[in-house]
Amino acid sequence: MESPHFGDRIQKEGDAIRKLLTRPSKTKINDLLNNFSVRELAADLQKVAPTMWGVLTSVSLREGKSRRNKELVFTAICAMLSVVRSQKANNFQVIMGLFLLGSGAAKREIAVFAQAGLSVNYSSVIEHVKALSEENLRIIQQVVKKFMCSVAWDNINFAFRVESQRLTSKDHFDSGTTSTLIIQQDPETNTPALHGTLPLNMKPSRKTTKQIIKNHSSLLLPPVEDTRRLDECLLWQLKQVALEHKSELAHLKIQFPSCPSIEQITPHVTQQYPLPAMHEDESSIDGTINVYDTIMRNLKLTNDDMKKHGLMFTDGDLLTDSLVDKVESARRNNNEPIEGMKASIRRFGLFHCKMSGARMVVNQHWGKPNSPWPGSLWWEHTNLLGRKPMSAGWQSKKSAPWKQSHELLQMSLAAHILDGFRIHCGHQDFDTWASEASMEEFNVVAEKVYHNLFTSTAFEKESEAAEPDIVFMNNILYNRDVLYYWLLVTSIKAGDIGRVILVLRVWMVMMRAPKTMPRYANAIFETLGRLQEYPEKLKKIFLHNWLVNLTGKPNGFKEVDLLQEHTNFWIKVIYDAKGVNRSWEWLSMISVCIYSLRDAMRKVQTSFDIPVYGTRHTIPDMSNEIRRITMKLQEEKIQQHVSSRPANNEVEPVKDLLSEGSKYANKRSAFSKYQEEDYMMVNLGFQDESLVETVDWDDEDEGDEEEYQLTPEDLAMDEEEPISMADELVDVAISIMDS
DNA sequence: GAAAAGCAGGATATCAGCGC
DNA sequence: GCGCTGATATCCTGCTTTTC
Repeated sequence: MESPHFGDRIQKEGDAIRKLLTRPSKTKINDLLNNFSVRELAADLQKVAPTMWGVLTSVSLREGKSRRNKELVFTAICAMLSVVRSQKANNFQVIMGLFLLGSGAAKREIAVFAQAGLSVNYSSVIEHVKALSEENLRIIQQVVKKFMCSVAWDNINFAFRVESQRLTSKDHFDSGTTSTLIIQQDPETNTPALHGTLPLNMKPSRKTTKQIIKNHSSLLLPPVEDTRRLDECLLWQLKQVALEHKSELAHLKIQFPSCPSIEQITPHVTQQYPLPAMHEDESSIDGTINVYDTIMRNLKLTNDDMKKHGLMFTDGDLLTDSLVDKVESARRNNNEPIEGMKASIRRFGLFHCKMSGARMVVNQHWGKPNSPWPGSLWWEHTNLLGRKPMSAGWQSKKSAPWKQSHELLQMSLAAHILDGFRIHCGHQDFDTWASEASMEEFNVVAEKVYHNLFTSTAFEKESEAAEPDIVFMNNILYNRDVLYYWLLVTSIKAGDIGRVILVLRVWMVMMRAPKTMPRYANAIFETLGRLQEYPEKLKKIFLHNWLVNLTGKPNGFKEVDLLQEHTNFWIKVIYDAKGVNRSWEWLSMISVCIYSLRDAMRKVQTSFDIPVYGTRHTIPDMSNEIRRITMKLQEEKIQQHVSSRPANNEVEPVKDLLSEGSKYANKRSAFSKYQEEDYMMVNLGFQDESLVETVDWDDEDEGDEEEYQLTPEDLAMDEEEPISMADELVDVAISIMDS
């Protein structure tokens, strides 16, 4: 150790460390972020500075084992030393600075870390973020010049909470819009679609205010083939749930085939780029026009560029969709691709649609709260499971929360299916049967369960019985409806857009039942109607990009609007932390970087062995809940015909959404919004009043006008997003604002 | 020796809290 | 309702350090 060359050697090593942590001038922040790895850095440091490392090891040596990961500390020490030697040898500190900013650290915290040598100075962090923002914007502008993209946008609200209200300072909302650019995949080649894939003339021109949908009957009457395939999928879904939740059937799992595929999206990693947020409220026609213009400006797209690019999908929730429709309608005589919206193809978000579907099922089958009689979702939710009260039912003013609804449906469906198997397995002891059943036996029983408990036919059969059992009938309807929902959920995850469409076709009718959700019914109808008009190629790309997949894994598909909601969530985390001085300029700068910042945060956290996913998103075991429901179902004989059941005098029969909805669909005026108006042409004299259709299917203005506000809980249902971490960040952000 | 990167400190803005 | 204070943040400027 005490050799005369020691000082020399250690100085050389110091220089080597400096080189290791220095980057060439004008290095892209993105590259720096992507190439950063503490593990690699530790290995490199040991290689170039063995003496230094040896010193550190000796200094910290003690008897017994330390729990601390020494490598991490040594790496940090070396990085701190290097920045003392040369302030530009700060690769490590820059990453840490971005991490701190992304975590919502205040200026003074960053300043402390900067002085300690763990981070760069606050002003440098800001400069780097700005550089990053510009880099990302450049990238986006290049991407949109080459690939065929879609834009998604959604409203974002910031609540400004004022602690002491004054005339000039009250709680208020600031509405803005965030948007994302998404590269579209060409299903033919399974590569990103290039410019000109869908020329502008593929979009049928619009000549009237209303979006005209031709051939209503083919939409409303699904082909027999489709009905048969939907049946197959539903039956598969029923079997799958049974296998998943009955451990005695586990031996059959290996032989169990995957769901019949209707139209599968080939797994691929979807590239997405957040665009600058804008202080522009989309929720008016003017607002939507401004939003669209701003997006185009940010993308630096001109009309000529758009002609080269071809058609561009616009994704968003129902509100966005209907607003874009109105703009399209108003500007139908303008032939420019951008101003006349000639390039945009609307696509409504399936996530919001899925949530509505869950709400529809829960509301319809919620039953009468506080009713002593068994056999409703309220009974299962509140009475059996003692879950936190939630408001549901069509009468309820508040929308049922999606996460809770979804969970309830999941548990309840499993219980109903298992109880069905118990009834129809033809064996005294269900467990024994299950552990011995062969695949053939399982299939036979599954068919019985399906046909006796899960179909409209079963419902009709019971209703025609001499003495119909209302509780049983309600139960069959519920079973049928919840199975549709669950099939949609699994199909979205699996990325089989064909199956999604099959369910949507059913929902389109169901959501048309009086007092439900006509707007979604209209949206589905209109979208499917447009789809059947589109050229084959456009239709295919439309469908195959309706879902995105961030990981490229087979079961990793999700809805585009969910993506946008996640972006909004992250923007809020990072933005809220900035406290009083937040501005929309700042926000539009930071919003382009949010995924870069998030990646930096993940990287730093994983590097330092801090689990990113918090309590690793495991779905808590629900078998106890399922067991409790099955027991009660069995006890109360809910899923069997019971003649003169006492409850039947009290329980209201649930309306059949499907047949109620069909009544509407069978009307001549069905979806008249999308029919050509031919009745104003000739006056054939006065119509006999009795012939005039009297039922007023009051369209737009009823139903759920107010939009359901997503909660962090809803977003946390997504397994890929470490929202639990974000939750902590929000807390930090709030504490900063409060302090 | 020029250009780039880093940093400190002043200028400026915003807002809550407080007293009048 | 106004003006002051204190706290916090960003922006701007000019200086220093570093690198090629």
